[in-house]
Amino acid sequence: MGTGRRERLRAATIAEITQTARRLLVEQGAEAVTLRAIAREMGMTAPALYRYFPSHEDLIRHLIGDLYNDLTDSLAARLRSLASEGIEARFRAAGRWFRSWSLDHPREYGLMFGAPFPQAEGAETHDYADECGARFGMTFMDLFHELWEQKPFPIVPDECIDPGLRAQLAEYRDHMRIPLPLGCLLVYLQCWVLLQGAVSLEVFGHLRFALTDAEPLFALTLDDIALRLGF
Amino acid sequence: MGTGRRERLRAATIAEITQTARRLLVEQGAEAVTLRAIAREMGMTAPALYRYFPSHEDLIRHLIGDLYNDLTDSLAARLRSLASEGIEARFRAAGRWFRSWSLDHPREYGLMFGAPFPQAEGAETHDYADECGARFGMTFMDLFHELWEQKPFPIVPDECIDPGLRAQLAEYRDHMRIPLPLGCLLVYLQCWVLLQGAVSLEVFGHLRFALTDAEPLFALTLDDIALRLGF
DNA sequence: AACTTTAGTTAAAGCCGTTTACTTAACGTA
DNA sequence: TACGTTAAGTAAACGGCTTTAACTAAAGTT
Repeated sequence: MGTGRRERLRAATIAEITQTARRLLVEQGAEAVTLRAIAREMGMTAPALYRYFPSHEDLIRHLIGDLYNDLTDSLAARLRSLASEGIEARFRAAGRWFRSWSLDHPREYGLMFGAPFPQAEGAETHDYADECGARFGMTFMDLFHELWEQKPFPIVPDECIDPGLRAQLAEYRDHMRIPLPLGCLLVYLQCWVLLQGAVSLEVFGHLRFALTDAEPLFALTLDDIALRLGF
Repeated sequence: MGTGRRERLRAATIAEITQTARRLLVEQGAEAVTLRAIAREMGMTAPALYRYFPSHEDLIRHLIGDLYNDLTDSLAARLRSLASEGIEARFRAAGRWFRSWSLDHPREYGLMFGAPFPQAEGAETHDYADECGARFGMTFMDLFHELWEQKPFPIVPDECIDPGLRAQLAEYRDHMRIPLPLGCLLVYLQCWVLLQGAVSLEVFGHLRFALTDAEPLFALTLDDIALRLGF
């Protein structure tokens, strides 16, 4: 049907596709992010998207990667805007910012930090989303690094760490080339579990059985983290 | 096709349906739990299931409720088997047991504690799954209650709790008829966030960027909880 | 025996991911 | 400039999904 013949001036781009997917995600939820819906929004047909992604799942994984990048860039920008503040203030701000972003983007958060897509168990496939996720983690790690150099917090010596855990931490440190003591990485992980655990429960509504507004509880969580960091 | 006409000896039951759904969940993952698959497994056709549930989502919610009940009953049984132990030992055992159950049942866990189904935001509908979830929470609360009576742990007085949080805790206490001080409920929530946050991150694979076996880290989380409870 | 209820059926509409085969514009090059 | 190739789409179809509607046979009731 050559009636409204398509202007072949410009092809679609991967960025346009993921942006459209994200808009659908935000406006209508995860199950609305279908190939047909994305294509419809872009004035195309679903099979055309196979020129850009080998499957629906790959597209979603790429979207997750983009979401991580957005998160990383937003955090970096926020931290730059606070460059004049002390490291402790910036650290607390980063925690509060992560919670705010998550509550403001619940559907994005669900896709990134909810149960993984096909419950990928032993899937060793390190894909784009994993890379971007690692980059996001590193942004937090950099903040940690700076904190450690400016105001070292109490850590346990390597010998006091459970051997199994110690080996894993050493592996992680070497793999990521992080020039920090193992006890420092351990505190990093503990803080991250505290922070993301609290945020996940709140965003996913698993605190609503008791609280309608978990902000004051989160403030206490931040205090916990601060305590551990010797603030 | 009335050839193999259905023996109308016995009708299906809701329990059989959710059991079949659970088997599919465990064996093939959440997206395999379709009405057609459930019906197929039971030797029926999909529309027949509408005699028992108004929609696929309601069936899933009912399944989630059953999973909560299973969790609750398992925990109660485990606690009974430890009745001779001291309260502190039972408390730690309960935490370890929750992690073990979750790691042994990752797909069930994902359904119960992952991102909610349609990102139900202001949905005030208190359904079967919510009820069963509350019952599960109460089992942990009972343990907490016992601990408080046998070995009271340090809490902050009501006046020192953030007013907004205090009001919510009071509402929760009155609604659930929990005869404990607000500071006690606060510690309960903090411990629950610590526990479930750590387990969620591990089950969903969000610690794999650093650890392949998070058990030693979880042991430290339990130590944190124990510290807060004055063990 | 006649009627109602129960517990299923089939058929169909409208989604979905994915594959296949086809079209056509644009590009490189002899 | 003509021709082969590639890029980027289309349409049609398959099988699977939820859900609705109309129908039917068995079981229970009066």
